[in-house]
Amino acid sequence: MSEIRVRIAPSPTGYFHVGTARTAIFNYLYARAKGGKFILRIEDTDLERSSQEMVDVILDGLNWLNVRWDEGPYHQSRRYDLYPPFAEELLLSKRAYRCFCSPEELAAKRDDAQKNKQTYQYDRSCRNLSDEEIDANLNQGKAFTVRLKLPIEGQASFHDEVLGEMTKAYEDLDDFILVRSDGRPIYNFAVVVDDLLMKITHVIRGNDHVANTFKQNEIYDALGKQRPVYAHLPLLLRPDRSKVSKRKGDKSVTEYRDDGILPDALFNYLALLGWSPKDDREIMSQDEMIRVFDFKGINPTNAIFDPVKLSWMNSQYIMKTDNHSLVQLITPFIIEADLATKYWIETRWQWMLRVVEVLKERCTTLRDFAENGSYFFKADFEYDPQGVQKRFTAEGLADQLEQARKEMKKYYEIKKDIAEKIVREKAEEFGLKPAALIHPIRLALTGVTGGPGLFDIVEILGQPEVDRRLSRAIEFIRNLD
RNA sequence: GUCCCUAUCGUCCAGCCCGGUCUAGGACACCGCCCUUUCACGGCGGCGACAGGGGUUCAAAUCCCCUUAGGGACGCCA
Repeated sequence: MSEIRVRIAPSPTGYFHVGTARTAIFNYLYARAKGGKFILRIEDTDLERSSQEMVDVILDGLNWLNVRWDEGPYHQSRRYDLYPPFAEELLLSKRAYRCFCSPEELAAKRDDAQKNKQTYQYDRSCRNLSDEEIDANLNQGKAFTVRLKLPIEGQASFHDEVLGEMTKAYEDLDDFILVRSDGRPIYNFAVVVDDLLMKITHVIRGNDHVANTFKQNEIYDALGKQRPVYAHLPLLLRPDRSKVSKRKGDKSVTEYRDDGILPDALFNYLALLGWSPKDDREIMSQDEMIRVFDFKGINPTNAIFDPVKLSWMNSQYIMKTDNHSLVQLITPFIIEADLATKYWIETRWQWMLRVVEVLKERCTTLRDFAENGSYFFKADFEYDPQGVQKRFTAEGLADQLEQARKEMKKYYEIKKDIAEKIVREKAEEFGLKPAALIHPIRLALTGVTGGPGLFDIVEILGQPEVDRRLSRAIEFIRNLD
């Protein structure tokens, strides 16, 4: 068998759709699994909507996801002169014909059909024009489109690797347009020519394209070319079961990135939406997936995109990520939250490693590090009101904290075991359970009631800072009533 | 409206092709317990589905038909 070649052909809309990302992932996985090539082609014939920035959104997104293409990006807009010869060929072989119907005429017929609740189909009025009629029209300078001549009866069919055998009666298909009156190709025609020229062997795309597939097959046949293998992927749906879309506010790949989702987590999640390795594995590396990826594992049913499960998967990836990488990854978020500067972080790298270590199993996204761990960077936080009620109101607490503070101040550096020893001894001295001291101290140090183990926090914050924060809290408590 | 496709826990996925091993398995979410200084993590357990109806068969989640529901496609858009 010759080399397997697959492609994605996104149109640059300035928004990198998660569905596009998943299609890319499936193509990529298939190419890698079978030793083939993955080609990127930009479908930018809609000129008003295409700019380099919009193309970059897609390129950046793919790169970020670690989905690497082997060829391209090709730009359809730069390939205009490639299509006419194919149209000529079809005209010459009589597999296509010129249609002189005006857009207005056709629109009127369509409206008419709609009014009478009839299904609209082109009436093929130009299909059997005589050579004389055609010449006459041409001499008059009448504009024409090129339509493909389809069988009137019988069945069109193809095999789909996901959906199985697909059939459609020819009476439900009409002589669709291949070339506009201005000479530019229509999508279906351009796709076939491009795929032919790029020697695409397998077309893996969303199942919203199955109707196009019937048409495209007719073009392959008319051209006398071999059709590719098809695999139509299930679609991604929203929780209300409609298709995910920008208009409804669904998040793009770019937004997930900006929210602190890791690329490997999104890749993993998307790959498993509609595909299964057939065992119970969920967290899988790219290599693992490549090893077992096959069309057999693709489920034909549309799937709902569940951001909650994505979050879970992301937290799994965060826990697996080494601390050094994590510090690098969270740096932009720390800066964005105005907690520290890049320089500040870089000069405190060892310290950052410890912060990340105690936070990582409590964070779902990279952004969470900045949100849940802000007290590591800022001391002027407010105390959580509910926490105050619960943890700052015990009788004699301020004095007890003051004693603990003094004890800690004896140390230039407080390691966690020393901190723990002090707190537990003080608690015993006061006839309290350790928790009665631990919780107020945590609130004093962080402003919140949850988080990493208190003694870790003490060690990371360091003695002078702990002292300052305890003093501040003691004063706060004394002013409570 | 017409055509195409799909149909297993709330959600994702396994089982279906090659009927019996399915009192239907895993994951997310949810609930409970354990671990524990809190929050998490982790562990254990619970809740929870074969859309409905007909066939075929000794036997159907698995095969066939109908109904219903959902999705998609119906442009001189891509």
